[in-house]
This record gives sequence, C-alpha cells and structure tokens, in this order.
Amino acid sequence: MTSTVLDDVDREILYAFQQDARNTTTRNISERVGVTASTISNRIAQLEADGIITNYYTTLDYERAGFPLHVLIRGTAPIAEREGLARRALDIPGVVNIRELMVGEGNIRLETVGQSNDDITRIVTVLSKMGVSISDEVLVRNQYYRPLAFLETEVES
Amino acid sequence: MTSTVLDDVDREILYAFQQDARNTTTRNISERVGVTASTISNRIAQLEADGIITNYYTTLDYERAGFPLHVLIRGTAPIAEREGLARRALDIPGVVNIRELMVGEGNIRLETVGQSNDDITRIVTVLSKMGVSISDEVLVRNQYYRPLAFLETEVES
DNA sequence: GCTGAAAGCCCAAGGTT
DNA sequence: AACCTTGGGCTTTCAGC
Repeated sequence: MTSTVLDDVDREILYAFQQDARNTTTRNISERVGVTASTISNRIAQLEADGIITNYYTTLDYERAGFPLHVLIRGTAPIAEREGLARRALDIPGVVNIRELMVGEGNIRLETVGQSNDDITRIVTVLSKMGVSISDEVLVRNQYYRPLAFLETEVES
Repeated sequence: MTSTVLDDVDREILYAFQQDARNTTTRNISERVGVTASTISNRIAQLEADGIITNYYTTLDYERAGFPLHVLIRGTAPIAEREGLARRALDIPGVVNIRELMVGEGNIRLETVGQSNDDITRIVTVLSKMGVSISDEVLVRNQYYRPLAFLETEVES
C-alpha cells in the first residue's frame, strides 16, 4: 500500500462512469481529458485493481419492471452477529441492498422490492427468524442519484 | 401504454446488467439465452425506451477514493415542498443519493460522503437553511448489493 | 419479431520514447 | 507514465424471412 493521489484523469473517469458506465468509452474520456485512450484504459485497470471502482451496476425502475413496492426496512441485530446477519439477509429474495450502520438501535437497513405486500411480509418474517428485530418499514416514493464530484483527494492504494 | 410482459430474454438482460453493466456484452448474453446478439441489442433499446433501465452506474469505494466519511442523514420537509427540496438538496456537494419516503416524520433520507466532519456539518447546515429539519445522522460501516432476481412479472410499457 | 452478414467502432497489447 | 499502431472483438444496421 503506497500513498497515491487521484489526478484529474482519474476523477474524470470516475465522474463519467458514475453518469454512464456502459456507453462511456475510453476514447470518449480521452478526448475530454487530452490523453490517449490507451492511457485511459490503463487508469481504469488501476482504479479497479485499487478497489476504488467496485462495480458497474444498472439501476432499474422497479415499479415499471413489475415491482410496485419499494420499501426500506430498519432493523437491529446483536453487534457480534451484525455482519454475518447482514450478509445472509442479502440472500432473501427481494432484498437488493443492505447497509450496516455504526449505531446501536437500527444498525441494519435494508432496501427491498416486491410485487405485493405478501413479499414484504415474507421478508420481515424471515428477518425476524434470523434474529433481526424490525422497528420500521417505509415506502419509497422517489429516488435521485448524483455522481460524486471530486475535489483534491488523497488515497491509499 | 400497453401491457407487456418481461420474458426470459429481458430478465436475463436485466440480471446480467445488474451484475456488470460494463463488461457484459450483447454476444455474451445471447449465448446464454439462445438468441442472436442483434436481438439482445434490440431488447436493450426497448428496455431503455420503456424506462425500465434507468441508468448505468458505477459504484465506488468512497473510503478508498479519499472520502472516509459515509453518512446517512434523516430529515423532514414540509409535504408540499418535499419533492422540490429533495431535488435541490441533490445539488449540495457531497450528497450522492436522496430518497423521498411516504411517511410524515423523516420523509427525506440522504446518502452523503465527505473527507472530514466539516463536510458533513456543511451539508447539514445547508439543509437546515433550506427548510429541512434534521433528526439523525449515522455512519455507514458496510454496504452490500444484490441483483434483483425476477420471477414472473407483468409491466405497463 | 428474429436472423445473419457486413461495416464501423472500440479495446487491449506490445513496443517505443 | 504516456504514446502509437494494429489485430481481434463487439455492436449496430438492414435486408430477408
């Protein structure tokens, strides 16, 4: 692990990929930044190797995809089992995202989708049996994303 | 808007794209499903046109990218202004995601990242001035994603 | 609505400065 | 660390079914 710095080229890559991970080409970025596409290709490989880029993901409109229920669930797991429970809860059908939080009450937050209330009920039931106590369920009305704009940054790589 | 059904080809595309939106090729999917790459290309265009695919996104390890603070903020906005406030809050540097919820207390949830506590403080200050009352801030410890696995689904297109 | 071929574009690799 | 060239692969388009 040596200390490295994200320069303008890296930042441009990360910003472009957050906006469109599929249709952004190395050539495309290279024209914006003023280096060759080969260089962009090398930088991307480096960003992936460093674990800074973790995944290329596609966001869906769950409702249009046939899943009208989009629900956030808040639960609490015993500290010692928190991480294991979070990973296992990810296997419950309908769970699409899990966050572990640095807090006592409500240390696990799940993003779930379903076709009917039964789907959500089933998820909550399974969570309870796993040892997660549920304290809250709320419907998502809308969601907006914004690419992270980078300023001067220093990272360990 | 006519009623359409997602078939196995569509589901395979959505599932593959949720796993890797950048390195999954049309040919790659076509071999799994048993239709030609041309057909996959057409289906993708249709899924985009229908608004089922909303974005191709890249997830980052914010900590390794130089932003060690990853914080969820919970706030409440007056119902009438909720949507407008949510959209404007997205322009605050460091805010990467906003959800509007169908609930009274805590109807706006923000995902934010920062290099120092000052960054988070600044975000909260701006939110307060905008008219959002903040009730909670918690640190994210870990996060896991899972592609949505589709069963039989019917959608409006 | 799917197929198949062709044309154009893109990416990765190796060698060079 | 960045550049240049090239070979191979990918995507899209369109005529045909």
